[in-house]
Amino acid sequence: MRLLTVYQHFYRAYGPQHWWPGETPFEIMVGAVLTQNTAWSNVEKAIANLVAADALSVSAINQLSPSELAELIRPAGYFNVKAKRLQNYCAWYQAAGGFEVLQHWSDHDLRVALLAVNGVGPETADDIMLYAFERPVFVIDAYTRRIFQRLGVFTGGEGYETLRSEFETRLAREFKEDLPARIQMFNEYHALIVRHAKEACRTKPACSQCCLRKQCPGRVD
DNA sequence: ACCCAGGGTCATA
DNA sequence: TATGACCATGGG
Repeated sequence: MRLLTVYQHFYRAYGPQHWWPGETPFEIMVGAVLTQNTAWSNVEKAIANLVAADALSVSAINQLSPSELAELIRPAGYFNVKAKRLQNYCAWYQAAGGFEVLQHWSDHDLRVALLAVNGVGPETADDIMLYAFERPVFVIDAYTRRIFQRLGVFTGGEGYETLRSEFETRLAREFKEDLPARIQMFNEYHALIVRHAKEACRTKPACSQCCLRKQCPGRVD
């Protein structure tokens, strides 16, 4: 099955998702950390708190005490852990020279550096790569595994890097447009997977035929 | 009351 | 390499 076919079904069913719901690259980075294993609605509250406290900046996050920052991001859950992770990230980000410098790094070097930050794992790193730095990286999440396992494309036992490599390689081959268009497609595809999962694949694991049933919006024939 | 959400780290075997 | 414990809020 062509991976691009699934994308086309989702796009026709749901339309553009306009991700990432953040105004600036830095806000996207903060959101990527805060949304770890957390509903986005809770992340929105935490970001609103940061904005209200005039603390949605690298310098503010670095200067707040861990407990002060934790209190602001409390609605996002895991607030002590995430306060530390945000400060780890911002310390690295500032030391590296911020967006102006990092935007010139190679895809590989940037990804390796992101993964070296304590608190930034593969999915968070790839959210930042794709949505903040607009690099051609395909984000793998639990929804992606579930949906494509149900479709019989993958077994579910593949590692993160294996899946990412498969999506990137196969989509680059199936999609005939240029790199900027492919990046935009990766952007939309991941957002559509999340949309589809929340909308149509909520019953689990009973929905073993999800995306194959007629009533599924992301049905693939 | 229970389940899970746009994960990651660390200790242990 | 591969599990398991742990982190914690808020909505269904």
